[in-house]
Amino acid sequence: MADTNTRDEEESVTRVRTLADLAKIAGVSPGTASRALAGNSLVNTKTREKIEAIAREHGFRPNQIASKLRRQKTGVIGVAIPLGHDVRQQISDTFFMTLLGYLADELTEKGYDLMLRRVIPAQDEDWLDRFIGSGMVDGVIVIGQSDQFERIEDVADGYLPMVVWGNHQEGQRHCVVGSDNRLGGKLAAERLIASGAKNLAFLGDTQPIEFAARFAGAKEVAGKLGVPIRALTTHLSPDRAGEEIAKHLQQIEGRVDGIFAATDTIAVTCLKELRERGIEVPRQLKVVGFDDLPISSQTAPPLTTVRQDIAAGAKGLVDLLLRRLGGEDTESLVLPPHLVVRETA
Amino acid sequence: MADTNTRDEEESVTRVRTLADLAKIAGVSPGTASRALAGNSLVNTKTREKIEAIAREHGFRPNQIASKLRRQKTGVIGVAIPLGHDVRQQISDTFFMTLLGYLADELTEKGYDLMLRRVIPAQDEDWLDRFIGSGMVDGVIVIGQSDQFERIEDVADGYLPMVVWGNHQEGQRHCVVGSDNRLGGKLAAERLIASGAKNLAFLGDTQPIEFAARFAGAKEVAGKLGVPIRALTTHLSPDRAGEEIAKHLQQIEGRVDGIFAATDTIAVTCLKELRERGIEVPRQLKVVGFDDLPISSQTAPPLTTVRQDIAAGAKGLVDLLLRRLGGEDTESLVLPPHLVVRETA
DNA sequence: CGCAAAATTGCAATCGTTTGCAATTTTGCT
DNA sequence: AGCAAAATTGCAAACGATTGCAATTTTGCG
Repeated sequence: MADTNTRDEEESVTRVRTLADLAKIAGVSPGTASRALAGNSLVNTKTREKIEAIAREHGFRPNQIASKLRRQKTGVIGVAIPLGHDVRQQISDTFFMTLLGYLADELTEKGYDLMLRRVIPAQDEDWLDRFIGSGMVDGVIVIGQSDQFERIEDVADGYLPMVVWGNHQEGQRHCVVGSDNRLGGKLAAERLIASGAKNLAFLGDTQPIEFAARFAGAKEVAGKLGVPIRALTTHLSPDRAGEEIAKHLQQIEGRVDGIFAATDTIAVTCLKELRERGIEVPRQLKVVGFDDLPISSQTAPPLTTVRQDIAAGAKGLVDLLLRRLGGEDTESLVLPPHLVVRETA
Repeated sequence: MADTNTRDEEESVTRVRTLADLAKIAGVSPGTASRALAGNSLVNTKTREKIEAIAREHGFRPNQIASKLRRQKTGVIGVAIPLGHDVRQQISDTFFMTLLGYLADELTEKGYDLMLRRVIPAQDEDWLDRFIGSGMVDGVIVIGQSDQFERIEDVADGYLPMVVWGNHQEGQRHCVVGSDNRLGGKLAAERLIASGAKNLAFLGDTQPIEFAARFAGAKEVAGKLGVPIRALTTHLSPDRAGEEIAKHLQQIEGRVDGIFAATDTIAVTCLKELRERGIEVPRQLKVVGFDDLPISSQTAPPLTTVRQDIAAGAKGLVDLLLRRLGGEDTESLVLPPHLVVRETA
C-alpha cells in the first residue's frame, strides 16, 4: 500500500491513488468526487458521470479503511473459533467448518465481510476483548463456547452485538444459537435402548458445555430405563480420537452394545474402528452420532444420528446478530434436534 | 461504534474511547500514549507503565482502523472463493473448506487476520479488483481458478501480492500453488487399468481448468493403452451430483468398469449410488477419487484416491504470498500428487 | 553552578474518505 | 433586468491513530 513516488512525481503522473487525485483530474473538489462515486443525489448528473468515467479509466476505488474510519462502521463481522479445551483441535474440524461455510454464505448475502480468527485462549486470555476492542469488526459471532463460558458472559455484559453458537443454559446472559443438546442426548439414548441396547457408552469429551449436555440427556434417559451408561473420554482431534477409540473398544468389547458418539466425526471414526475389528453394526453394537453431517449418510452402514440444522443455525446466528447490531437485546435461539434413523441403530 | 454521549459528558465520564481520552487521564499527550502502548523505547519506563495500567483499568484498546490508515498496512489477508462455473456450489464444498481451515491456521500463526469473501463472478465481474482496490487487505489468496483464468491473469499483471490455488499452465503470469492435476489424472487412469478396468468414465465438470487437466491426464494414459474413456459431466454441488450420477450409472451400466471421479466428494456420492444399485466395488466396478479428504479412508470400501497435500498447499500459499508481499516475484509451486491405494481399485 | 548532551515528551501533519454547512452558480418568474 | 429560490459545489473538520521533528526536561561532568 505504501507509495514510493515523491509528491512531485505524484502530481505529474496519471496514477490515481486517492479521491484527491481523481478530483484534481476531474476539476472538482474531493468532496464532490466522493459524493459522485457514492451516487449521492446532491451531485449533478453530468458532473457525476464525468467523475465515474475518469474513475473507471484509472481503475480507481475509494479506500475502504479511510471510509470505515470516517463513517464509524466497518461492514465486517468477526467470527472467532476458540479452541480452549483441546488445543490440538484444528480449525478444520468438520462441523465448525460446515457451520462457517453457511455463515459465510449468509453474511455475504447480507452484504457483510467475514473476518475469521481462530484463537487459543490458553495462549491469549483476552482473545475476545482483543477482537472486539480492535475496532475492525461491527459485531462478533463465536463458534463454540469451549471452556470459555465465564469469559463470554463477562464480555456479553458490556457488548451487545455478539452471538454465540453453543448451548443455552438457564440464567445465562450471553445470546446463544444452538441445538437443545440435552434433548438430543435423550433422543440418542432412547433410540439405542429402543433398538435393544442394554449397556451404553458415551464417546466424547464432557468438559465442553454442549457435549456435557448431550451426555446429561442420555444419562437421564438411561437412568430412567435402568440402563447403565458410561462416559469414555474421546477428544475431537482425529489423530487423538482414533487412538482413544481403539483403546476404549478394547476395554468395553463384549460389555457394551450401544454407543452414543458426541459428534458424527467421532461416530465415523468409531465405525471405521469397529469395521477393522470385525464387529458388526448394528447387530453386535449399535451406534448413534450427533450433527448429521453430509458424511453420515455416506458411511457404511449409513449412520443413525441426531441432526442439527446447520443452515438454520447459521441463519439464526446472522439474524440475531443483525438485530443486536440494531440495538435490540435478543433472546437465545434454541433449535430442536431431530433423530435421523438410518442403519446403525 | 458511534457514541451518543455529548462532548461534555465525555469529558466527565471515565469511559475511555480514544488515545486522546486515555492521554488526558494519564496527563500525557496522545502521541506519548500511543508510543507507550506500542512499547516504543522512546517512552520512559515509569510513564509507560502508568499509561498501561490506566489502559488496563479502562479496558482500552487502540482502534485498529485508524492505525491501519496511518500505517498504510492492514494485517489482513483476503481469501476469495470465486464460484464461477457452478453458482449452486456452496462455499461449504468440502475440499475448499478443508483448504480454508489450513489457511486460517497458517495465517493466524503468521500474525495475519483472514477476511473471507465468496464471490459469484456472473453477478460481479469486478470481484477481484473490488477486493484488492478496497484497501482492506494487504494481499489476496484466491481459492480455485473456476472459469476466471483470464481475469486473474489481467489482475496479476498489476498486483504482486496475490497467489491462487489452482492449476499451473505453461506461460501463465499469475502465481499458482496447486497439484499437478494432469499427473494426478494419469495416476488415476494407470491405477484403474492396472486393476483390470477396460472401459473408463470420468465423472466431473471439465470446464474448470484443474478438472480439465485431470481428465486430460487420464485421457492421455487411456489413449496410450488403448482403453476407451468418456467424460460424463458431473457438477460439484451435492444435490446436483446425486441426480447426475444416478443418470450416468443408468446409462453406463455394464459398459464401464472403471470410474475416475474428479473429486472425492463425487467419488463418495458415486460409491453410495453404486451400493444402492447393488454393484460391488471393486469387483464389478472400480473407482478412483481425487483429493484424499478425511472421508476417503472412512468409506466402505475405503476409497482409492489421488492425494493432494492440503496442508502443504496451504503452507505454500501463505509462504509465497508473504514473499510477494515483501516484493519478490515468485514462481508457481506445483505439488506432486500421490496415489493412495485403498480398496476401490 | 553552568553547560552540553542525552532523554523524554509535545506538537501537529498525515493517512483518505465523508459530510455539515457555507459559498457560489443556475434557474425561473415578475 | 433583477431577485429570490433552488441546485450545485467547495471548504474543512472529523474519524483516531502514528510518527518526524521540535521543545522541554533531566542528567552528568568540569
